[in-house]
Amino acid sequence: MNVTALEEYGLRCAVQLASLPEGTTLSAPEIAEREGLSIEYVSKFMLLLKRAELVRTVRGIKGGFALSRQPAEISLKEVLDALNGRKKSGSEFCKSFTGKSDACVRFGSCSIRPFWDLLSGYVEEFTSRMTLADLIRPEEEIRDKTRSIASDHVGQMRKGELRS
Amino acid sequence: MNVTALEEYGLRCAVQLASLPEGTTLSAPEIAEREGLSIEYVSKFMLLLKRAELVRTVRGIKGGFALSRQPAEISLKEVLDALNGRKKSGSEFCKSFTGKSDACVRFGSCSIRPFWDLLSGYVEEFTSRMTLADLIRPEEEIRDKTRSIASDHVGQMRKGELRS
DNA sequence: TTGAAACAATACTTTTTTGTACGGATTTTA
DNA sequence: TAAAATCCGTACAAAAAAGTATTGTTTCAA
Repeated sequence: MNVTALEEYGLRCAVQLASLPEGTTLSAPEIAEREGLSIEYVSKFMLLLKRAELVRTVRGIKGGFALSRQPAEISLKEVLDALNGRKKSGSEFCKSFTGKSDACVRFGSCSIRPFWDLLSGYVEEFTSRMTLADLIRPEEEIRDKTRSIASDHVGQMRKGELRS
Repeated sequence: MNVTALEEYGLRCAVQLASLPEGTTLSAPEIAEREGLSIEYVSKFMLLLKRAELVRTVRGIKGGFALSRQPAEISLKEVLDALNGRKKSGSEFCKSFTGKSDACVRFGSCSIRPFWDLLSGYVEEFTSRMTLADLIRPEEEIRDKTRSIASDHVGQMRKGELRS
């Protein structure tokens, strides 16, 4: 379970836009400069974000990019989904097989799928509730939040729901 | 954030071994048959699991594979780590950059890293507590468990730790 | 002892992901 | 109107992941 390059870099670019003053735009060269990426690569991300209608563009000289909505109204899930094209989540794992079989061998009785389902379900839930606005606060602030959430959750698990 | 093919298929093969009667082994051709994978591909996974000492092997005719410990003593994290070689977790994201810069541009003040840290931290926590024994129960049973864990966690998030 | 069936290991091919290059379209400004 | 700076889009190259092929070693059993 890895974070893809598109997710990582694309999210960074989106966060750059989130910290932008209202009404202003940021050009691809500027974003590239700030993030230490090539202009062409940044353009690729921004095109994806634009097609998902998360970003609006201004063409021509003095043009650039801006978020099409308020940072607090854009969830990280929306951003990540836009960058990933279409990630296979939930029960789409069942379509993964190789030549020999026509369908997943485990059809009917599968304990692995619910496991992946929970994990990806959690990721979706979490990224749905986090917004770009959350990512432009100072590091310590967000770190405290995430830490407390994590410990709460671990506490729930320790209560014995899992191992039993 | 995607599940890799190695994780998916390798875990399936490990589960096949987990449901094996004590003292018996399962050969690569047999595993391949049961999972609908090629023998060569299965061999690749098993080699990784063997090198991580999660699996013991018997060579020669009538040989095969078996778990080197009890299913309940092998966490899914161990299995997934063995299959992934070395996945970049936690703050290793900071080492991801391209040509222009020598280090992550965001060094010192980064709100994205804590976000990824929490997410991957959760995944690690969860996969550490799940074992192969959990994956050989009937589907409904594990589904109920995972569902309740997830709802507990969402409840915690709803309490307002995240959005503030 | 010899052949068959299995693991062991590495090399190879194919596919996907990652990242770059380049030509065209749009808008501002001089 | 023309040049400059920008977005737009696709095509291309490089790297990594996925999956296959092959050769060698071990063990059992006839």
